[in-house]
Amino acid sequence: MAEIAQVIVDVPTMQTNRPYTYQVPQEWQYQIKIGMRVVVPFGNGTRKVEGVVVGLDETSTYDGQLKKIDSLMDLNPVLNDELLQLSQWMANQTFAFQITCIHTMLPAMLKTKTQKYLHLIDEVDEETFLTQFHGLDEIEFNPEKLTKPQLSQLLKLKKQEKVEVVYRVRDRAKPKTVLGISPALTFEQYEEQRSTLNSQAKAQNRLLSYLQSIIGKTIKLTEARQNSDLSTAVFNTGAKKGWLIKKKVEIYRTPTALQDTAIIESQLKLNDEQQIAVSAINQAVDQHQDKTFLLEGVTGSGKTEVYLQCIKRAIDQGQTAIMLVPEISLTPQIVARVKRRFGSDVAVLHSGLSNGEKYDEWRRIENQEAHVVVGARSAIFAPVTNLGLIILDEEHETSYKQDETPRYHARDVAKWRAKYHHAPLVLGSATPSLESRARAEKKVYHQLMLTQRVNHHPMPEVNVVDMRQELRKHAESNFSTELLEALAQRITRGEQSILMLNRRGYSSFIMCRDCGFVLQCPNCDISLTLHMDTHTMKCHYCGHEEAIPDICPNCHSHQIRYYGTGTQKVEAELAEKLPNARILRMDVDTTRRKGMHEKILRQFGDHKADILLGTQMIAKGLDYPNVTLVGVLNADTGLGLPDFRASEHTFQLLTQVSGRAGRADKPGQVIIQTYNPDHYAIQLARKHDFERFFQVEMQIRHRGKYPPYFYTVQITVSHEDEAVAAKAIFDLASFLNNGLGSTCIMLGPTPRSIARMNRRYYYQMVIKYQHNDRLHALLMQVMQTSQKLKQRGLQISVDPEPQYFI
DNA sequence: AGCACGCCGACT
DNA sequence: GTCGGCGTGCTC
Repeated sequence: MAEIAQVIVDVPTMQTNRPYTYQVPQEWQYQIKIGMRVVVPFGNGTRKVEGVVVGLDETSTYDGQLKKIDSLMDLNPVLNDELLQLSQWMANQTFAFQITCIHTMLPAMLKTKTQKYLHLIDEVDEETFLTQFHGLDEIEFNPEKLTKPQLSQLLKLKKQEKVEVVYRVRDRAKPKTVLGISPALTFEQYEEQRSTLNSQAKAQNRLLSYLQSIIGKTIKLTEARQNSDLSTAVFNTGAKKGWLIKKKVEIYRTPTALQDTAIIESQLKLNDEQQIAVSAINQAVDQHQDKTFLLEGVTGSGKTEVYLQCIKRAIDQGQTAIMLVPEISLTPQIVARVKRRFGSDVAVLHSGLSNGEKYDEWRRIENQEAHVVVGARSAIFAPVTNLGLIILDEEHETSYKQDETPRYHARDVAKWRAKYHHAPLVLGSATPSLESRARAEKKVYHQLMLTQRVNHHPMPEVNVVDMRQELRKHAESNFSTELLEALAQRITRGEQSILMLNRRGYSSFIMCRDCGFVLQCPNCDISLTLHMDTHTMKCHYCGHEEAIPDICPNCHSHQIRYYGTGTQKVEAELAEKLPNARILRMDVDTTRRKGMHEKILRQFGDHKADILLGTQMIAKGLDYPNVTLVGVLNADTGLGLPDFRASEHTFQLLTQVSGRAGRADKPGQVIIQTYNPDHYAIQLARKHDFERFFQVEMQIRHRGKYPPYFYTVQITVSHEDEAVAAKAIFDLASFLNNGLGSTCIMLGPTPRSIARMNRRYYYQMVIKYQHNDRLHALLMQVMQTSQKLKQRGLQISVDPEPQYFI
């Protein structure tokens, strides 16, 4: 029995980021459990908010009048003890509110909406009743939507106590139901009914037999119709006669594409290196060790098979496993492969699912109907119990870090959960992050190497083309002679090619060739991007849209043109240079619609096109045996960025895209076009030499005092008034400087490279440190004080280990 | 966040 | 005088 509950309320502020004590009403004292959502009154008025129970007691230490919990929202807890502890750790780690962390851990469907209503409790004049209340005694109360006079009139009524404000916390989590039937009589009663039947009523007779066979069960109507071969009409008659009861049956919204679960594929044979890896991981699974493995394997070395066999080991021992995959490579191929291995024991969580489908997959995990979870970043919060293994594929991917609050890194959460469950964690990649690779060097992680490609195919030959030379040879073009010839050759041979353009959109910006004017966003300090599909100029940051100018707004010249290259422009040039090539284009524009991504890939897989042209999204996880050529049109984009990870990202991208060539019995070729042919990231990617790249890059990081030698934290401040933002960040810098002493290195403060966004000015600073016991507390203090400043329109955010520094 | 309280300008 | 503007502070 629990009379007192500790509740974290859904009010995301620093001051309310702690449990509040509530009295549990008599009727709930036995039902209430830690981890349930509740509705509680909060504040002076009659306001009601959602809360999560984080503790239960018999007595309270709070000396004040306790309020009562309004109602319970769940029959069973939505968070177990582990996940509650995790939310607390995460809040502390990422400088976020615990309630925000809790909400990111739960499916969106469990996020409630509070709605205010105005309820009439006294007579009002006829006109108000009709115009404001539309003749009803209750209306939704949304002050935003009302005009000033309307609002003041309603507030006046409230003061006169003629209306009251009612709060409703609405839960959207509704399991989907279908119609089901359930027998209403006993076996003997059905026999009795049978005797009253006309001998002509064959269908009804069969219905009686069928009902007798399912006594005590509830069957979905669709299923019952199939099993009995009777029509809905017959069941309706049965219902009328009182033979059966119609009921709602809860079902899961299983995405249709994933329903094929029939074939269970057997395990593949492992080579020696794979065997060593599997044995090492399995041993840790068997012994419940929270070891972290770094599985470093070149593309095509069979990492996935290692994952699957280790997952099987955990499952066979009655445990569960989570496998994280970057969203972009969560392709139907990967999902199908896991499904073929584990059948319906797999739950898949990815962004393609609707909220309802995600909620249902989540419930299948919660109900322990699925023991293997495959998904993108947030799948790390899957409510599995008895976790035996966590896999993080492509562990270097930046998408594992959430770029909004809570700014957690799935890798860190995985480590936490692995430790909690005494389960091993496997980080897999062909090009590990320097952080992880350095830890393997220091024996913090266990390094496992896969150097052989499964089918002994050689790594593709990589040619680097110097575009500066090309530019001198012929007119400006996106294609070098070498690449064009190679493409033409594949077409005659009936082979396929992949072309990657390292950027998005049609072309980056519009510029006047006479005066140099560049069309910019009125809200942000950024040039507008030309979108040929909508024939507009768009801002990629705030979404601002305007018409394409045909005369320069500055000098009225007609020489205003687009600059730069986009996939559409490349596609046009390619069509001109290789008129008989069939080209498929894949970028944000062609894949915006749901399912288009898969459709394009399927078309390419069916050899409906010779060339797949796309942006970064084609670099990952695609595996087509007929692709023998991969071209990178512009390898440099990104190298020039003022970000210490620029080389790392370029190396990773080039390695990854190279891996797409020549996986089958045909040797592959890669052509990289660049203006920086001698850059070490490009040269070492050409040689497939990650280890050397690691050594070189580590020296640079050491010299520059960057991760993994130093930890980093970024602090960003923004305000509508540039001077206010600037003053705030300099105040902050001196505050931190005083508190930290000389063990930290401070970069900045500086304006952010896109200094203005959505009419706000941004300033940032980065702190680099190795050990500092005061920094965390100081930053917490910053978050506390930022609360007050927030009311003056100032926003402060703290981002531990930021992924991008620009 | 959202609500109440509280202290200043411009209206019935 | 009062209504209503928004700055400040608190929520078990």
